[in-house]
Amino acid sequence: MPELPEVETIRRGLTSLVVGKTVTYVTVRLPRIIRFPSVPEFEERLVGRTIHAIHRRGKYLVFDMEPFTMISHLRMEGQYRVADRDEPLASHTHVIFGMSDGTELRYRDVRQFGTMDALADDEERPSGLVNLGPEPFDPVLTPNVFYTRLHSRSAPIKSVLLDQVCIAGLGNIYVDEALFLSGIHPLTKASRIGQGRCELLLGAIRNVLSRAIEAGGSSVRTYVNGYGRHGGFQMQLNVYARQGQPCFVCGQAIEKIKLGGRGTHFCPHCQARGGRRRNDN
DNA sequence: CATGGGTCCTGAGTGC
DNA sequence: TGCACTCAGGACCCAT
Repeated sequence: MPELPEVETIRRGLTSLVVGKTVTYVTVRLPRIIRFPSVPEFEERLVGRTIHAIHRRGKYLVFDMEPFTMISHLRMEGQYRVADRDEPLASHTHVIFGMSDGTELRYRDVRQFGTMDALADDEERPSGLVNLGPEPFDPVLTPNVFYTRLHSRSAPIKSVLLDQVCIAGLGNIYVDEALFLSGIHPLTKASRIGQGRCELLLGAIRNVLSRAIEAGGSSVRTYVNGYGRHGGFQMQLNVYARQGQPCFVCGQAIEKIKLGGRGTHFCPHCQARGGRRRNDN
């Protein structure tokens, strides 16, 4: 489940691996991956283009292939790998970009949830990208701005943080981790969180994301970066997938509940409902 | 408009 | 051993 740290790690790897290379052919083996335009037009638009840069916005990879932009979302299990043309295809390889140097950029996605769009400058971005909230590290996202964004929402804080319109890039793992670090129960209504705790929460989000990027992301299920390597941050997770195991801070068993259809992990002591701080005893 | 539930998909895991 | 079933979840769609 690539979230911001995983997508950023992939972006950095792919930047070294394919920026400056020119696409000589595109093969789409699973049409459903391509959202816009049609598959033939997608292929036609990108052949002959050079990958000038790869950016990230939220969990989207944005390939600058002037005069087109290729926008790729990995969803649950999308992976990019660079391989020599004559290497056998891994299973579930759905899109192949042939490169001028004899290599291929290959997109693999067991769950088939990922999407790609090839857009001209004047074409509308996918709605998910247009409506994306601020980047977690953007300086315009001050504690006060963050507080205002949360204060208008009555849903549980976990659901609001997963909403990419509120803040971009967070997924199930890092939301649970950030809420643990800030001592907030995931069911707490977003509007009930005061300014001080919002500032704490924003700090926790930035802290966990930056440490995860430094560790190359978390490999909880199937995530690998552009070099096929696993991340290391799963070793530092405090609550995610640790249900039944003792909290590293207080020793109580981590609980798992279902919230909005998502597995939600928290420490019932450090994240007590009603806002007790994690260091209170 | 905000919210919550269903949907897509396949492989791993579980229980009988 | 085999089979049916459940689970994993990001973004989108839709009903309320």
